[in-house]
Amino acid sequence: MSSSPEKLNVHERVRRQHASELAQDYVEAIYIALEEGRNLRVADLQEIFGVSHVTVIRTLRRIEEQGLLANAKSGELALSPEGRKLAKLSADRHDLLVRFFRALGVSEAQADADAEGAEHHLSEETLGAIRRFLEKS
Amino acid sequence: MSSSPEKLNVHERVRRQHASELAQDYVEAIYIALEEGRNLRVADLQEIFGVSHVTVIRTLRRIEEQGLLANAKSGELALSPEGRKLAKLSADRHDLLVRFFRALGVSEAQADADAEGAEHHLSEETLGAIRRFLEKS
DNA sequence: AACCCTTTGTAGCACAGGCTACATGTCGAA
DNA sequence: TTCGACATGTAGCCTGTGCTACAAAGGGTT
Ligand SMILES: [Mn+2]
Ligand SMILES: [Mn+2]
Ligand SMILES: [Mn+2]
Ligand SMILES: [Mn+2]
Repeated sequence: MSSSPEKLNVHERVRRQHASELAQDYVEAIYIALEEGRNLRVADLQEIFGVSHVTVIRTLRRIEEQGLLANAKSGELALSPEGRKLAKLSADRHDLLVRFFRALGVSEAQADADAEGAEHHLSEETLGAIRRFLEKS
Repeated sequence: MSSSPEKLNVHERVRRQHASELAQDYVEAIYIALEEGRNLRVADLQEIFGVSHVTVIRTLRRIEEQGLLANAKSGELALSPEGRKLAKLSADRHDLLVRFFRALGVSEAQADADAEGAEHHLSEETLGAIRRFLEKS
């Protein structure tokens, strides 16, 4: 029996969500920059995430090992197909949450800040409920 | 000027939330057990969080160093006043989120699971908006 | 008393993700 | 072409949070 995905404890699920969080936020940041025609460097990510450039470099290496980056011209960052897919999903979720909080009356800046953390913790079921709420509101 | 709390970058704020997350979840678990008359042991926390007993012991030591535990009879766990205060706040936030997700049509189990992660990332502004939503719904 | 089982604690390891200090690379101005 | 500034990379440290393997403590049963 049970081809089920291991039936995780609630807290184990949260830990797993945290383990994939940085990768999602990085590819999302890269994706958005590329969409806007900017092509960003280590220094930009350092600014965005508020960490040292060393931390950025090492994190990039990890997500590269996960197959999320494509090798572009030296000094440039590019996403692999999987990276782009993950980035789109992440960006969509982020936007959905911001719109949701805005609809509840939260200010733009705070909606964005809260979405940044919460976006990694919501199930498809809850995201679906949020979409329905936004449609009929 | 500026007695302000440092004006954190969005991602720095998320990192800070994560740093206090375990402590909140632990005191919440202890609090709830004590409320219900059970007094729980290391083995129970091991079960609740899905980690080894070693990890539980070390985490308990850290949150004790943060002044959240009171020393009770050997082998028993008790909360300091600050620990109890934090636990109440955490439990209330958790309940609020569960009720919120339920109101949106999410199942009990999923609402609880999603709340476990998201509860650490919402500002007072957003929590206020959620309370207002629940009142007038 | 001796033994076993459960619980708790210790020793020591791994990895993620922070950091500073220093080294190297690149590139435009002088 | 040399120099200086800024960007990138490396070495090596720390803490939090996970683990396994082993040690000690406590109670029952015989
Ligand atoms: Mn995020
Ligand atoms: Mn989180
Ligand atoms: Mn939680
Ligand atoms: Mn909780």
